[in-house]
Amino acid sequence: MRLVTWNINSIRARTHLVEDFVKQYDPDVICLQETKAMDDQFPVKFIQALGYEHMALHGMKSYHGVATLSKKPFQSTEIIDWCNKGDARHIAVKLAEGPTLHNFYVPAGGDVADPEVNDKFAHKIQFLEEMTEWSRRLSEPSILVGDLNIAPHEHDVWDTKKLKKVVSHTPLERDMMFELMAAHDWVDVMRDFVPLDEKLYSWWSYRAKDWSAADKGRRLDHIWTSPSLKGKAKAMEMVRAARGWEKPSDHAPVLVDFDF
DNA sequence: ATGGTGGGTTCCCCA
Repeated sequence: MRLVTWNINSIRARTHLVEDFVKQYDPDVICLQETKAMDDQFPVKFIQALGYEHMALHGMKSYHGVATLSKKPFQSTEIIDWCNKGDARHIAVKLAEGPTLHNFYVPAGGDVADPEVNDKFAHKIQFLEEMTEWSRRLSEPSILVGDLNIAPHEHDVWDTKKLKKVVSHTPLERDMMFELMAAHDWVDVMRDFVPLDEKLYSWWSYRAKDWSAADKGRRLDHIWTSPSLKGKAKAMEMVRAARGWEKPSDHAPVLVDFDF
């Protein structure tokens, strides 16, 4: 099974990217975040024409939104309302005779890394706490993917010292992500393929003059599995080229091939 | 210390 996770930054503005990606990589399952479309605005016919008959959509007006698209039917679909806010940051599907696939869009957290003065950062902290408790109770084999908005390791960012106070790489967020991973013994699939002393990013700001030359990236997107699926990932590719396509998302897609 | 770009419920919010 070939799976891709991609923060698409508006599905309606970037159907061309999905089409180009499918032509080149032909994934079986596509997990999108920041779709920014209500379910009745989602380009269902366009996606079906690309070969993805089965869709689990959880959108809302203007912001957030996740979607999981598949060539094969799902056994079931589940939505969790994290932090009781009624936003659209998670959808889970049970894959036919396979694991459950959780597609997440974790809050970005705003600019100031202090929950006392920044409600968005407080929301991010609460979201991570809820994910950690949920991970402790999770028993079935699962895949967890998405834009988790944290770059946990030193070489998940272009300069760990310069980003020490920048939301996404603060010590608190990094520690919370490690605690979250320990809560289910989540396997960091991307880092199983790229050693910790090598730079690995999945996001580059739109604001850089030349994003690729500057290369001030961060690894905000992740692919994790339950420990029982360790070794089932046979290949991984962070498709950096897609960040340079026409009208790109600021995130690159991350691809993984599973041995099932 | 500041501003840079891009999407959407567009003259403001969110990333």
